[in-house]
Amino acid sequence: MHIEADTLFRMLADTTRLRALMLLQEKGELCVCELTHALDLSQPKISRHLAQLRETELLLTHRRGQWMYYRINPNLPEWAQTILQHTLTGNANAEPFRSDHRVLKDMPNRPGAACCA
Amino acid sequence: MHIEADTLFRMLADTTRLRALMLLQEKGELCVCELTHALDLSQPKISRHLAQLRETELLLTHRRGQWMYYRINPNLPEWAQTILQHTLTGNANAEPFRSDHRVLKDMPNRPGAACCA
DNA sequence: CTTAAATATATGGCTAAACATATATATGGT
DNA sequence: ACCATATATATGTTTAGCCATATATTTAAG
Repeated sequence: MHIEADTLFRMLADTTRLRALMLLQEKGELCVCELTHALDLSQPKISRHLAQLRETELLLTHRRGQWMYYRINPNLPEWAQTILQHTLTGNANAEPFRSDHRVLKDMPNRPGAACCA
Repeated sequence: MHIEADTLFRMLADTTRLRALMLLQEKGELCVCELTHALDLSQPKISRHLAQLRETELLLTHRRGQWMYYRINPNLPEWAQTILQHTLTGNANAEPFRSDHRVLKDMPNRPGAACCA
């Protein structure tokens, strides 16, 4: 798989997309409602940014029941994966990433793991 | 020194700035006329982008004679330096970075090392 | 030594394009 | 019918780009 450096950085340059990517880098896979809750933003706003990340192939999706799950494309070139990982480790304790993580953890009625054993 | 992840990626998201940064990451230090030549873009365009990189503290400058030299700020946080280095190694052989490097190498009347022993 | 021309770089003002956001609405699964 | 998600349209803001011009340094001439 291939991605232009420009494209990657353009996607990372928006706060909303970056916050979503950092959560996904940490958690592996999340549905739209989890991201909407964690980032505390409107659903259309989240959905629109996720669409961009999907169109540029940074994210892959699959449906599970009524929920649409997003995850980071595991076929990104190695340098791109490295960048995502270093961005996370270098900023996980800074705002807003730190609180995003906490808010997600405390989300009530979380689909998936939360309900069924 | 501190830089927001957003800010770093916003600076990297423009082709002109990214090309300039990749040359600087490789060469250490370049003056405006070298960058203008290597990227084959108008001088005001280069100068404007360099100003942004200077204002966000990604680049430092100093004057040597009539030339203004730019270099990557060595006090960037480690994760940011890592990102620059991996972006370079992951893309140095891709266009336009490859030709930028060649065009710079073949620049005639290059200031600095070129003339005086 | 002063003035003038040349080179290097920066910036102000403007226009056009790109981008993010909000509201409203559509689609698709249960 | 209800919930989760996606998209269309309209709008406001940001940003890049161009041209002309301003500043700074060096070189050359008188």
